[in-house]
Amino acid sequence: MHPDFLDCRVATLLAMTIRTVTIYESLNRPMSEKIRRIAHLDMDAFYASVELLRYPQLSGLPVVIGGTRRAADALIDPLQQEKPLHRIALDDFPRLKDYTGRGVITTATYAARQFGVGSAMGLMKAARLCPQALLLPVDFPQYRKYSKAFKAVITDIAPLMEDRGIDEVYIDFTDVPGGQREGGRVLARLIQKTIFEQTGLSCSVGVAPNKLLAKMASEFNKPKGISIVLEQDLQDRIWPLACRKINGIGPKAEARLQGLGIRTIGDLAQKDLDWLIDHFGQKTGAWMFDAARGRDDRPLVLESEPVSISRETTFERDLHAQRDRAELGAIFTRLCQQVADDLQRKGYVGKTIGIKLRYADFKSVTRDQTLERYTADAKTIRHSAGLCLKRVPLQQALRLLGVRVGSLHRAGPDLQPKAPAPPVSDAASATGVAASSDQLF
DNA sequence: TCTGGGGTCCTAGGACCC
DNA sequence: TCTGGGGTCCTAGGACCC
Repeated sequence: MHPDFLDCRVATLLAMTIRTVTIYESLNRPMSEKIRRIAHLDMDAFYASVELLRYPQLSGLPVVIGGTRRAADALIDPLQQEKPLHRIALDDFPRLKDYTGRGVITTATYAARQFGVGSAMGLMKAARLCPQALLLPVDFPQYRKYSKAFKAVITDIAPLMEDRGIDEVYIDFTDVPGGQREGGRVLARLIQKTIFEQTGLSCSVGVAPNKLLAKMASEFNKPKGISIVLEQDLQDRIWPLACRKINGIGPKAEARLQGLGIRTIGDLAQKDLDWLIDHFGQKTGAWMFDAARGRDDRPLVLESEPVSISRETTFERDLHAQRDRAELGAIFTRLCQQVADDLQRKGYVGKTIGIKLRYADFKSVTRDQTLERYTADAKTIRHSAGLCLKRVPLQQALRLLGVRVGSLHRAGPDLQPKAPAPPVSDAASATGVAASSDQLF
């Protein structure tokens, strides 16, 4: 008998034994010994993958998805002329070099990334780096459809899911059958496989004792990866990572940390609590201290209500408050109408009306105003937003205008005017009428 | 040829009330 | 009259995330 063959048999036997022991242990582990297992699932190149299902002929090519609706509409034309989508010839797809406008890249395929283009880069800049790249407009309704589909697959298997946006979720594996086996790998594999069967899309999963670590773990093996992180993996697998890998540490915090000589999570873990609080404040300092040690006891948020609803738009060219008054006014009214429509469609009313504008130099300001009554009415929003606009300097040219409604409340048949203890303002008492009628009813 | 759009949460100061 | 909390709401800006 060939020795390699023997090795192979021994190895198989050993693997089977280990597996049997693992299964035996998980079957016989009492409920109280269950370990908290939280998964983070992240779709692989979500938008691009959805587009490739539609246009398989683009597979392997440099493709960029992005641009503003307006500018992209002009380019989508060639895509509508023909027969089945998968038969559209490559020459009929719009090219990045033909784009003019202020859009940014939302997603780029790996082939496109080779040229140095990537998310958030301006399309005009990207066009210089990779003019031949194909450009597809962003199609949110389509992505939302796929988003719903993959989330439905998950909740069918594991009901405790936290929605983290269009392509990400957290899942509580702790009490789901298979959720404890191999640290969660068995369940992760089942979910991955079922999502692929049902949608044709792939995803990566990280399973860990909490959300913080699960989020980092899901990035370890992209694409189509599964990573299992246990408490004891902290020093080997988490500490070598850059602090920026912690969800919540962005570019600013990273720069400050680097200024203090802290690059990795391990560096961060060397600092004591008082030092971190001195430098970053009570709350952030204490949070960083825990995060560096892999501690995170946040529960999954299974349902939530929106806090605000807004619409904003960047103009194709900068506009002046006086010179482009008519155009700005029309855009402003349209934004208010859109926000009102969104509120009504989703069944909310709001009390705080706000505007946002961004000047040509990219500096932004906001103004808001809280009304005495909840509203979802376009005219009311337009009036209040108009008052906000008057409180803002308008000498400089504008590049963006936005309208926001906050302090939301679910719209019901009779809770509409549920203003909390309408304050009797000086103006109201001076006129007398408003105050007395409020008291009468 | 710079730099989208839709969100959440935190901070910090001031008003106002107890 | 002076002094001092705490709590809540409102507003503006900013960091961060998807």
